Parts: sequence; structure tokens; C-alpha cells
Amino acid sequence: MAHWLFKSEPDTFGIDDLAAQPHQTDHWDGVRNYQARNFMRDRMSVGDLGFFYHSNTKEPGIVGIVEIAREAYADHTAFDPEDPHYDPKSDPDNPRWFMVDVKLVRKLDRTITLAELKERAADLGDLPLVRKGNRLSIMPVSDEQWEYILSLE
DNA sequence: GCCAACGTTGGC
DNA sequence: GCCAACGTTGGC
Repeated sequence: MAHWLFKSEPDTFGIDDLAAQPHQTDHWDGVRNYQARNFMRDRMSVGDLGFFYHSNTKEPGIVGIVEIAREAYADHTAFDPEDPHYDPKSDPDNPRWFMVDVKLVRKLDRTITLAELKERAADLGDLPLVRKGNRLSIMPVSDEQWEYILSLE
């Protein structure tokens, strides 16, 4: 089973928004980065676990755990001219962008902040999150990194 | 609000 | 194919 990290801005879609969905499940739409797309499309399986990370907020950090509930399928928001993530180059017959469904497993007892993860960057090896200038919105987390980060909770 | 880092676009 | 210009991300 693989592990992942999903970034989202809580002002747009935070963990409490996911918690409010039916079955605490929603699709992860709006990814418009090829590397992040490829992780979803090619490597995510139902049952994989991921961290839910709040970005672009007062205290950025990991706030919860989600589970992949559906494998990648076409991101329909790319087909909607009214949608902020509209991409005319994505064709319904040959979609460019994909999304998975994620289900909330639980919220963490506390936020594991980016600041403390950065303090421990030496222990987190190649985790893109703690590297300068990183903008990747979906990234793989190794088993070791996963356990280590959870142990901080 | 600022701005560094990054990915994408498009002219050549 | 190169690379400057541009738009976006996201920490601070």
C-alpha cells in the first residue's frame, strides 16, 4: 500500500469541508500539474492512505488522514467553461486531467506543522514538502516517512 | 501583501 | 530546441 500527501487551501477546500460531505468522501478535482496527475492516474490504488495538508494558510501543516476511495477518472471540471479549472485542451474523449475520490479516515489530534517538519527535514530525506520552493500538490510519502510523521502526532 | 521558486507558453 | 516572459503557488 502506498502513501501520499494531498495539499489543499483550507479557504477553498479544507478538511472540515471533506468531513461535511456525504460519506465524508469527495473527488479531488482541480489538479493541473502533470507530475501530480501522473501520481493519481498511474500509481494510486483504492485503500492507499494520504495525509491531508493545509497550504497557504496561517499555520500550514498536516491535519488529517484520507483513504483513496476510487481510482483515477476524468476530472470533469476541466470540461466546464464556467469552472475556474477549465482547460479547453482536455477533451472528454481523451481527458488530460484526472481525479481520485478520497474519504476522510480521521482528523489528527493536532496539526503537524510545516515548521516542525522542516526542523526535522534531515529525518525526512527526499520528501518534497520540506524542500525549498516546492510546489508539488500531490506527492508520494514513503512508508518510513509516513510512520515518522505520524509518530509526531 | 511581498516575493522567490517553479511550470508553462510561445516567439524565434 | 532555447529561453524570456508570464502566471501561479505558497511560505512568510
